[in-house]
Amino acid sequence: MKKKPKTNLSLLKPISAGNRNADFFELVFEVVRLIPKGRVTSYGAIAKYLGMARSARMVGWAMNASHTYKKYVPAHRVVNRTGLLSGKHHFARPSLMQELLAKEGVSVRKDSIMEFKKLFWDPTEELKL
DNA sequence: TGGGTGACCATAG
DNA sequence: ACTATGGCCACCC
Repeated sequence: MKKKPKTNLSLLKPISAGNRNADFFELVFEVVRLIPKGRVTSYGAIAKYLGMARSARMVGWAMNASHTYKKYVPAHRVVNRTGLLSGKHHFARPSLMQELLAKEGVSVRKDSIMEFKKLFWDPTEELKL
């Protein structure tokens, strides 16, 4: 994280405007919105569910833009595959991510989620098509 | 046009 | 258990 990301609203242009990202980003946001309170998932799990198993980084990018989405996106429920709060520095305050999780009954120690395996919510399992 | 950089992950050794 | 590596692909110089 070296540069301050410039707001890039073009990411969220409607699909009708021909923005390639809008559909993917929006899909990501909608999946994240389905994560129940008190549960967590990973970037990779979301990517896999959306059929882009090897594009987990793009999910991270989507999270980066999630605060500009018109609907609420609980980005704090998405961590990396080890349960580490790798995205905490992208919140308003670094401590916010942990605070939001704590409010939902998810305990965090040393930036990593306790009982991660137990709380893990896999969209591929939970959202059978 | 091209290269560097990620809120990542699977695999290999 | 640990590090290294390659793939991914949108974004930004």
